[in-house]
Amino acid sequence: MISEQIRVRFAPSPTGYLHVGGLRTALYNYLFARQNNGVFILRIEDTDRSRYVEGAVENLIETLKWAGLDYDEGPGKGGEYGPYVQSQRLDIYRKYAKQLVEEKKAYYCFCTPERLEQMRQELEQKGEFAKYDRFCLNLSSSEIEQKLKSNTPYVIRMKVPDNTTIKFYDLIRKDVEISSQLIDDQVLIKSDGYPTYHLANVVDDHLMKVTHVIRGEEWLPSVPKHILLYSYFGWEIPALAHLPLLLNTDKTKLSKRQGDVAVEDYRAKGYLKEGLINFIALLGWNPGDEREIFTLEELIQEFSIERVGKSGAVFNIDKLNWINLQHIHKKTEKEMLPILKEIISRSKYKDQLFSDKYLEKVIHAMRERINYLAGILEKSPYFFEPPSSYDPNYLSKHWKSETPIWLDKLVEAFSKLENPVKNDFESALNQTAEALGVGRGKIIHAVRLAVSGVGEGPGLYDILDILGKEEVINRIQQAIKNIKIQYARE
RNA sequence: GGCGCUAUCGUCUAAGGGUUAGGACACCGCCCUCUCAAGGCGGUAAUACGGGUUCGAAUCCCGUUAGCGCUACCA
Repeated sequence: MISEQIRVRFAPSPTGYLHVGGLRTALYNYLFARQNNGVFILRIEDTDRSRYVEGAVENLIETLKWAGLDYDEGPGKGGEYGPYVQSQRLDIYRKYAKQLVEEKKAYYCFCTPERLEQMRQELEQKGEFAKYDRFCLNLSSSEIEQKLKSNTPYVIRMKVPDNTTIKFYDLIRKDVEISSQLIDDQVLIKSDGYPTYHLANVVDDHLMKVTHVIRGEEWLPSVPKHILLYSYFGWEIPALAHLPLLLNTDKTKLSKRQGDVAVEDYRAKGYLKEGLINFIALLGWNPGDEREIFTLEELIQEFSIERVGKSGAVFNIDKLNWINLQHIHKKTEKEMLPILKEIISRSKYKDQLFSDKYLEKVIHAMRERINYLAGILEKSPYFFEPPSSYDPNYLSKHWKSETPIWLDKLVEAFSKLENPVKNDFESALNQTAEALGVGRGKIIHAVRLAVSGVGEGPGLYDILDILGKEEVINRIQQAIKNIKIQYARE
């Protein structure tokens, strides 16, 4: 016997950008599919028209593509079980809802939102669970027909049995049981004709032959509704796995306000997809040994649902930074060049021209000093424009009254160099220091300040080599002038 | 409020009856060094609380507490 092919899906709703929590859900689904030679489906759950955001689907697909999580079936890709956008499947949901109504497993409800609101308030005041009171459960068929004919707005609700306990097994949480007493007669079809998540999800998972439902923990409490639906339809229930939540530093559910949650924001900062994926994979899963750095391929090999944890994980940016650096270590300058160029094209330096060779040298000099590519612009703007100010602390420590005299000598020495490279700058500086009878360290710090304006960064000779003779001399002369002015003001 | 899920260093986690409770990030110190990083070495730091079961509990059971999730014609 050949066992059934594994099919999983990532089913986001297009409400804007892809959330990092969503990326993790997508990743785990992807890993599970790939390691089992299964199928990874992308399904768009756009059944809430009020929350629909223009362009969100394209954005979602683009971001998934960037992350390297390519899907086998879905919008723009096709597949046997499409369409993969729920708003294009309305007839299907209506058909199944009708079927349930005919079998008395669901019923029309004509209650107005106002009545429901009032009912809830009353129940809440009495301290009772605010559950639909089944006002419309026993309407006569003639009543129903009449209301339907007069176009009274309606929803279709599923009928939930009164007193059963629903037990199910979750791959991550093991045995869970919930009493049906607490389950409301869930709306399946809304008055606008669109299905709710619960109906659409169950119908689609069945029709698309999904074998494993891997999704966020926030869905755990509604599993009984889904199980009821599966049994009403007489369908097999897929395996379930509810992933722990991603949290803010203060342990609340990960949200905007407390930092970036959109995958595209990390991308824009120049985090490597390898770094983000690696970090996110480790939020709730570990290989069982002490390895931490993984490529996507390695994750496919190593991942297992059994090793996914149960408790929420804080999204810790420090760890992301470290993991991303580990992946920067593995990249060549050439590989990172397009990312840097992209960042520059969105920066204030976008109109300046920098050669690929120049930028590769900058990456080489900065790669150990950053955690993401945009860090190059943040930490070493001096590779893109002359310093506009000089760090006061560094200045007071390393800029003495004799400094301008030494630097004049140095400029003189540098001027004589022809097409100097790193070593030429170094020996010229050494010779000048010796001739002056000054420790070379003193000159080095002053030059660093003059050319970069700050007291940190790559080795000085690397900076000089990148900037080139003309620029170096200009900046030193500029600094002598500017810093004199600064002194004069004080 | 009700229901559910969860609980090991600050954070991510390992250990699933017997370990000095391990690793990683962060933090601190030292080395390296023209600065800042990177790298190397070392250090501080945890089983939420209370009861059981057991020769022995982070681990099994019960309770408490806390956090989070759900309780919509949102997903």
